[in-house]
This record gives sequence, structure tokens and C-alpha cells, in this order.
Amino acid sequence: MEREISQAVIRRMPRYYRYLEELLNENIERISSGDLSKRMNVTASQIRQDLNNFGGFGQQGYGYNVQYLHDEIGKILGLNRQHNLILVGSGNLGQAIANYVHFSKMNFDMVGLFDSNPDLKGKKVGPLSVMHMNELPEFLKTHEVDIAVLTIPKENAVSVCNELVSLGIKGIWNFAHVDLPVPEDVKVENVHLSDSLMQLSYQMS
Amino acid sequence: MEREISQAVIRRMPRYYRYLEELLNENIERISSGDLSKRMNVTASQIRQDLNNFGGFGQQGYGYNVQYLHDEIGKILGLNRQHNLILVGSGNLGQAIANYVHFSKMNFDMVGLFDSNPDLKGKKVGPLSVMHMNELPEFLKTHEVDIAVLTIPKENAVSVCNELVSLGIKGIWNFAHVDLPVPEDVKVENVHLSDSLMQLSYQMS
DNA sequence: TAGATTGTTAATCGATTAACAATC
DNA sequence: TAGATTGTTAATCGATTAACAATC
Repeated sequence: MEREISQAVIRRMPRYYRYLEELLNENIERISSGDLSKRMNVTASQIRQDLNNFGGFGQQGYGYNVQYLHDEIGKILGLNRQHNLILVGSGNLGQAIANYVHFSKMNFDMVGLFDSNPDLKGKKVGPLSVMHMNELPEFLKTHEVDIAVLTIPKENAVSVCNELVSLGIKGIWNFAHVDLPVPEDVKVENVHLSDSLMQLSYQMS
Repeated sequence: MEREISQAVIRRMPRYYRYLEELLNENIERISSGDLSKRMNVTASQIRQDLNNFGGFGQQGYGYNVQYLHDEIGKILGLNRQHNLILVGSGNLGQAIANYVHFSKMNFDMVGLFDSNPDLKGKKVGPLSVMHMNELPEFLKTHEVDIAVLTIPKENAVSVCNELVSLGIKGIWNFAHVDLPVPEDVKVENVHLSDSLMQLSYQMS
């Protein structure tokens, strides 16, 4: 019976991963929590505590092997598994995300684009063309899809989300400005751009 | 000598704002912390504590006036002031953000688009056309700009950021996958999309 | 006035930092 | 072996929740 790992820790893991990639690029083989803490501007204690939520990846007197730690964090974040994504909402933002996902991260594969606007149907975005929303149920029967990227206006977001859930989608990357009510086994990660912009605005006033 | 308001509180403010907008749309005139807590799935205690960081906006026995609280939170977030933005990096994502900022939030006004790629120069995005990066210093001399939206690859992000800072920009909305080192008086708000996607991936595994 | 609900103080819980024995 | 640095326990700090007197 493992203790739940806190949100605060999980939010920090991708940042560790990013810094370890950087170290790899610099051909640095090993690093101590102390040195890493200076680079990242956090305490060494926090780094060691965070990592030890998942296991002992270091060695006394040596520190951490960069390649090994990098790969382990990758596994923790599920980056070793293949993820198939569909885009729901192929407007400006959606198209940008579709391109972005393709180029930036292998193992995240965009496999279908959808939109409710019939005018967009057939439009090429990278290697894919946009399908109409009413083709979605059939598509999900014949393709394995892990994650739906939701880039639609907030007005329709909840109902489209419900549809996605009823079709068996277990992960939603939500760019709509609403909180989505989903069952426990469905995971939602929100990117609320306007919230982010408001926070910046606050910091500046 | 006021006590610093914690990041945790500030992150929640835009969400309150969003729910208050919703209440306004539903023509609900007043709300108690208890009722709001049910809608938002947080404790009433937290709502009252959060708000009282900024002042007493409620009234015993009555609750909070929705319009008033909405407007006050708007002021706290600086939404009453005009913000002029420029886009630095006019690729797919940048163009989507430019359109997004225009349509979604009044008081945030996109006033200039820039890119280092000469091929993009002159390209129309909404009402604006893309300028070359070397036109930026002159532009900033003649226009008041509060915020730069940084949508460029991480390789150039730090050096472009330094340039922006040296030209007097005080706020950066950073979509590049790096941490930007800036002086104290410059505020950075990060949108690390790949971090967000990794968090979703973690939750699902 | 009585009832409702705030603002605020106190109690609890969780996260971060410090310290150090274990050990490579 | 001696020095370095981890993993982990203990101490501190901060954030959340509970409680309740103040008051509309």
C-alpha cells in the first residue's frame, strides 16, 4: 500500500527531465544533488526527497548517473510507452498543437484530426487531414487512441468531453476554459492559457 | 509592510474569476462561500481565506455580491488596465496565440508580430503583418509594449529574452521549453506545453 | 430580533528544509 | 582508507481546514 505521490512532486518531474536532457547534451556523465540544485535553483534536499519517492537512483559518494536518471524519470513519466493522440477542434490553436506534437516529442503520435465545422473537412494539417466529428465514433472503433486534445470553445467543451468519455477515451489534454467533470478513471490535464496570462498580469501590477 | 501573497493563492484567483463570470451569466446576484465551494469543489474556508488576502469583499449574513466580487478580482488581476502585447516568434503556435489573444480577452491587445525568418515578413495574421526581428528595437521606441509573447524554439529563447529585457520589456509570456534568467523587475510566466503533456502521461500510467 | 454567513484566529495537515548516519 | 554524497529521519515552515466570535 504505497503512499500517494503529491501533485507538487509530479509537477517538478518534467523539469528534472528537461535539465537531465541538457546535461546529456553537455556530455556530463554524473551529477550530485548539490550541483543539480545550483543549476535548477532548488534545494539539494528537495531533489533527493523528490527522487526517493520513486526509488533510490543515486549512489553514495558518487551522485547520480545522468543517463540512468534521465531514463528512469522518462519511465516514471510514461515516455517509454507509445501514446496515440487525436485532436478534437482543428482551429488555429489545434493545428498548432498538432504540428507541435508531431515535431517535438516522439512517442506522442497524432493520429487523427477532427472538427465539427464541415468547411474544415479534408483540410491538410501536416500529414493528416481533418475529419468531421461524426466520423469520430467509427474512428475510435478502428484505432487505438489514448489521449484526446481538446481545443474547442468552452461552450461545447463539456458535452464533447462527455462524448469522448462515453467512447472510451481515458486521457484529455484540455485547452478549453472550463473544468471538465469526468469519472475517476479518466485523467484531465488542463492548459488554461487565459489563467496563465492573468497570472502574468497580476505579477506585473 | 504587507505579507507576500503566496503563489498557491494567486494561481487560484483566475479560477474564481472564471466561476464568477459564469454566475454573472446565470444572473445570480449573490453567493455564499459555502455555495461557491460546492460549485468549485474546494472548501468554503479556502475561499474566504484566499479572498481575505486582498480585503473583505463579503458581508456577514449575506455572502458576496457576484458583480462586485467579479470586478474586484478583475482589478486584483490587473484586468482593468490595458496591456499591449507583441508576439516574438510568428510560427504556428505564435499565430494561434495572436488570434487567440485578439478574440478572447479585451484589454489584452496584440500590437506587433515579429519573426527572425525573412520569409514570414509581411505575412498577414489577423489585422497585423509580421515584421522582421531587426525592426523590433525601433518598434519598441515608438510603441508602448507591456508583454512579449515568446513562441520560439528553445535554442534561441535565452538570447532573444536577453534582447527583450535590454529593450525594456517587463513581462514575458514564455512558451519556449527553457527557464529564462531575468532580472527581478521582469516577470516571466511559463507555459511549458511538453511538461503538461508529460504530467498527463504520468497520470495515465 | 434570529438566522446566516463572514472575517479571523487556532488547529491540523502536508511539504520543504536541515541534519546525519549509512555507504559507496 | 578518507572523502563525498546519498537515502532517510527529524525539525521547520507554510498552507489548508476547522471553529467561532463578530456582525449584517
